[in-house]
Formats: sequence, C-alpha cells, structure tokens
Amino acid sequence: MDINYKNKMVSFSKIKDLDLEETLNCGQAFRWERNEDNSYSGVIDNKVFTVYLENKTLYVKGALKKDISLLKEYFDLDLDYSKIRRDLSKKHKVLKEASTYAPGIRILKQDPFEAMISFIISQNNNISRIKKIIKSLCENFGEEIKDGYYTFPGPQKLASLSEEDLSVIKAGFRNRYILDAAKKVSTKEIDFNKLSKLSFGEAKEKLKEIKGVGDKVADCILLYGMHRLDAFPMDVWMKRAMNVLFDDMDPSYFGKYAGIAQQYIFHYSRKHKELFD
DNA sequence: ACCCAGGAAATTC
DNA sequence: GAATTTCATGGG
Repeated sequence: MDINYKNKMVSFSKIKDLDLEETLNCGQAFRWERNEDNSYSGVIDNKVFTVYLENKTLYVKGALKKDISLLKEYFDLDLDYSKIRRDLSKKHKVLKEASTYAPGIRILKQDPFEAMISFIISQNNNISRIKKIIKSLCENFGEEIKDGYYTFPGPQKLASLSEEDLSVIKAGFRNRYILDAAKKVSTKEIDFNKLSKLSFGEAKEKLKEIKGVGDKVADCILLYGMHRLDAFPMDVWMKRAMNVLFDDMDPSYFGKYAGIAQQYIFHYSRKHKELFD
C-alpha cells in the first residue's frame, strides 16, 4: 500500500477487499451517509471525513497527514482479508458463498463508547430506526463539527442527563440503559483500556454488568468497538442463519476470525430473506 | 391493523 | 433453571 498526502486529502493505493457500501452499510456502523457521487461522509474521532474508492485507491477528503494512522486503523487496512476469506471458504460451502457474495466487507474499528451506545439502542429495533435514534442523539447532545455533522456525545455528557432529557430521542425503554452505560464509563467503572487487557470472556462479563448489555450487545461492543475479531454476535438473523444454513454449529467452529465470518453471514442472510421463509 | 425489529430484564412456570 | 412475557417506538 502506498500512501499519499496533499491538501487535506489522503489516499491509499493498492486497496484490496474493500467496498464502501458493503462495509459502511452492512449493519455495523450507523452514521455514514452516501453522497450523490457514491462517496460517503461520516465522523471518525470527532472529525468529518468524506471517503471514496476509485481504481483500488481510497481517497479521504478532510484528512491531515496525522490522520493517516487513524484511518488505517478505522478501515483495518493492514489485515489481509483475502487470506481470511480463503481460509473461511475452505471451512464450509455456505461460508464460501457468503464471503464471495460481499468480499468488500471489512470490520471497522469504531469508537468503543459509540459502539456501546449504538448497540444498546439496536436491541429489539430495526436498522432504519436505529439510525434515526442515533442521529437524534448526536444532534441533541453532541457538538456540531461543521455542516450538520456532529460528534457522538461522550460519556460525561450523557451521564449528566436525566431520562426525561433523553426522551427526545425516542429510544423508549433503552433510555435508562444508555444512562447506566454512560455512568459506568464516565466513572471508569467500565474502562475500555483495562478491558482490552482482559481475556475475551472476562471483558464480556464486565460489559454485561451494564443494564441492557447482554451476550449479543457485549459481542457487538467487543467486535465493532474493540476489534476483538473472535466475537460472534448472535442476533435474530444469525440465529436463523445458524439454524437453517449451518445446522446449529457452535460459533467456535469459525475460529480466530469468527467475527468476520459472522459479518459475511449476517449480510448475506439479510440480502437473501427468501432462504428463511 | 398487523407483525417485526442486529435483545435483555422481569416474571412465571 | 428454563420458558415466557414485557418493554417503547415506528418500519414495512
């Protein structure tokens, strides 16, 4: 990969295994917006970026030289997804089908607190409404960066709110879960730096101390916010897929990169609803 | 009007 | 302990 920088534009050449639509709109992140020219605008680390992909080059508008490592990390550009897809494809026929269907999916490394709150909101909810609630949360309680783009409100800010304050985002019964998470993070009772040093099981149990965080949401926080690629979130789609397509196999079957396998299967299943009639 | 949604807590069996 | 119900809101 060659990296170039000029005039608030970073570009990464020789990009493989990345499709922006598949990656930014496959249910792992909720804030990216597609523009008319098929670029995408969103917020990483409280900064607005516009990304687009052309001739295997990823262009990032709004980026300074010092943002390069941030962007590489966010899009997971140092991991060889081709090799992972090859290995997963050898394991199971359906996994080969699913990973070939959307080979441009990558697991983003999102901000852990944003991932935590986003997936608390996701429970018993549909993706389009999840996006609306998160947008409202940012517009009401984040800070405007520019042009209608907002920061995701931090733990201190959210912890200072009452349930009534928060009721404007229409998250319903999830409001008190959001506040409990914000309080535990703002007081460092839950500390992402410490969690990252724990074993997978220990980190997961700690996350489940938050009201409204169970197995599935904890797995999502670990996978999308902390880049623990062995996490395997089991939502309604994955349960259906495991039951119908994988004969109820144990998630450990998928190995070290189970979380990536999970994302291929989740996306494939949502795009092939007829498999589950 | 109806059923469902990237679930988890509360209640009941 | 395992199975069922409830939770708030709106998408389709």
